[in-house]
Amino acid sequence: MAESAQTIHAELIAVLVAVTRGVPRVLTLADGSALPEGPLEPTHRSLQAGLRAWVERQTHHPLGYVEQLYTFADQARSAEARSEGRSISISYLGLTREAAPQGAISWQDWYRYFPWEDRRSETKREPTLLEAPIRDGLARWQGRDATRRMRVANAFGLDGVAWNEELVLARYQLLYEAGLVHEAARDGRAAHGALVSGTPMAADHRRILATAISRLRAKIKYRPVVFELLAESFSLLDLQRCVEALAGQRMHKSNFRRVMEAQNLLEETGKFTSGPGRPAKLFRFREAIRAERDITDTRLPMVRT
Amino acid sequence: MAESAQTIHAELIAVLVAVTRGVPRVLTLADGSALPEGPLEPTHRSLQAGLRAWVERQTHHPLGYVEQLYTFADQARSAEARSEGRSISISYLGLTREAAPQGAISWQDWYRYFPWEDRRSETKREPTLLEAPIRDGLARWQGRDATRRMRVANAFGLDGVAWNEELVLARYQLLYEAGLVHEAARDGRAAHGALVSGTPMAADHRRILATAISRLRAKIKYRPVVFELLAESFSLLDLQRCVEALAGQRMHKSNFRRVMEAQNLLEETGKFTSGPGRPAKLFRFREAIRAERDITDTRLPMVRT
DNA sequence: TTAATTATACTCAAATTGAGTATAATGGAG
DNA sequence: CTCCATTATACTCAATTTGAGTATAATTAA
Repeated sequence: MAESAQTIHAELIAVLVAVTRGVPRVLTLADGSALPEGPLEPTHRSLQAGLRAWVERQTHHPLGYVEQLYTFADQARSAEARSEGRSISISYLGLTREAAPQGAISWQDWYRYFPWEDRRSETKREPTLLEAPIRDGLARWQGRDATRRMRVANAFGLDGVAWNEELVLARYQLLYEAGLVHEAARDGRAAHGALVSGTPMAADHRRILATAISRLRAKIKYRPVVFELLAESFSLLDLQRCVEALAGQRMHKSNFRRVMEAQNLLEETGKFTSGPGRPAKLFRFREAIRAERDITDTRLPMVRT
Repeated sequence: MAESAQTIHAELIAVLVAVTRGVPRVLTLADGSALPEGPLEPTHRSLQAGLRAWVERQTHHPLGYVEQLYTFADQARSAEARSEGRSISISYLGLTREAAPQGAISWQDWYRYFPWEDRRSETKREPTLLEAPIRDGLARWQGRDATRRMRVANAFGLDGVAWNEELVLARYQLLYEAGLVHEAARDGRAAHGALVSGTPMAADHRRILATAISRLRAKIKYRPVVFELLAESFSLLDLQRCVEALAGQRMHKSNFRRVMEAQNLLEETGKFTSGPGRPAKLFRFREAIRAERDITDTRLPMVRT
């Protein structure tokens, strides 16, 4: 590569996730239309440190788990970027607990942006149906193209393929390519039908959010990170509801329990819940697990429908 | 985040991998002591496009699969960076086939940098032993610290924990923290014993390589990316050897075969190998799989020892 | 022709997974 | 106080997947 100096502007962009009463939420600006972002400051020792400091200043809440998502640098990303030189955006996923939002910041149900990703209401006799704009729009877009047909079938679980909850980004990407989401129309793509439901976001923020959800859905299956989203002590059902909220799928209760017990991640607090029904044991995550969270494996049993 | 303009320099850094005759290789500069890197040029439309163009110009070989690894921006990353403003490095993993290197470029066996990661010679009666500097150095470093002991046991498969081939980065990181690799000494860390064997690299290149290996070892289990490393047609044993080279572990032959056949990723070419022993059927990856490579799942059976 | 070598086809037991039933312990309605 | 709705927890069982190994087939080289 030839040597070439150029001014580059670097931004951090954060997807902060919390789960409150069964709803997975994401921190947003401007009435839910954008993710929080800001320039990388010279005082920051590292990217991660910069993000942590900034988030904690904004939300007054500690940031548990942080993971880098993706770095974007497309030249056409925004008009200003083009005129004043390249801009690099480094996106992060952060897990936290919901705190009272300040100013223009608000927590939004992430399924507001991806209604088709929430399949928790599915039952055996009533399999989830994709809404008409998705079905028809994709059908029109794929036409007789074998590769497109296969991409659609795999991403959306059609033609005998099972639904894979991790393919959030692949699904959004397809809807974008088919011109079925608002952002595609905004970016001047030909539409193949009516727009699907789901709130759009500024720039490529909805794509970044899709990336974050994909990553998190994959992560919870093999790394114990959920506890960053839960209270200090919780029942097994609390834990299951939290995982289901993230995965967008219901799980089999006794099997979930069996797996969690086999993994030895939890310890009993000795206390119990109260409320309707038999009281449930309260658990906490073992201290060693918190320290070891990058190494230990976790698994989750899904329900196959 | 407060507004603050500053000059930032962005670099791309590539981990290019090929597998030749059972040896996983990585493209290096300067006699194997550094990974190829170069500044991001203004002409590049996107990061990925920039990397592709640059690599193909250097190696005269098409770059099959490309995946972003990680973006680093630690201020202390190098002395020049500190003096002339912040530098951001965006690292990539690329899969290709080995071509004749030009100039200062050379292909190196990646186990040269991580000898402890190659366990292919292990047999049931002769489990792999960690070399003395690793065992003793880590033992000295962990002392009686419970968290350290657990990290070591999990990462290196001690105390009844199984070896997990994906933890390449965690292992390198531990050796670095314990002051047992050359880079740690260079960065002024206290040593806890003799240095372990394995060639050091410039700056944090060995860490980046460890990240790449971790990612690739995880990836081959659920995404059909290996074919980017293989010739157009290959026998099942070729495929198995390639996967084993990456994973650093031997696999069970008939089970490997069973899994590969069940996944329907391959199709017979109708041709056969010649050479010693019974001729093997030659396969190729199904065309649809190449198109679908980001979506379909793959699984691999390992040998448990 | 035989031995060495590699491929391929089966078999079998152990472990894991998906799904469901039975029983226990609460609070609230009557 | 009793019954019922509700939730927790403990088991059971079959299907599938996985780990490991054996038997047989088709080559080349000696």
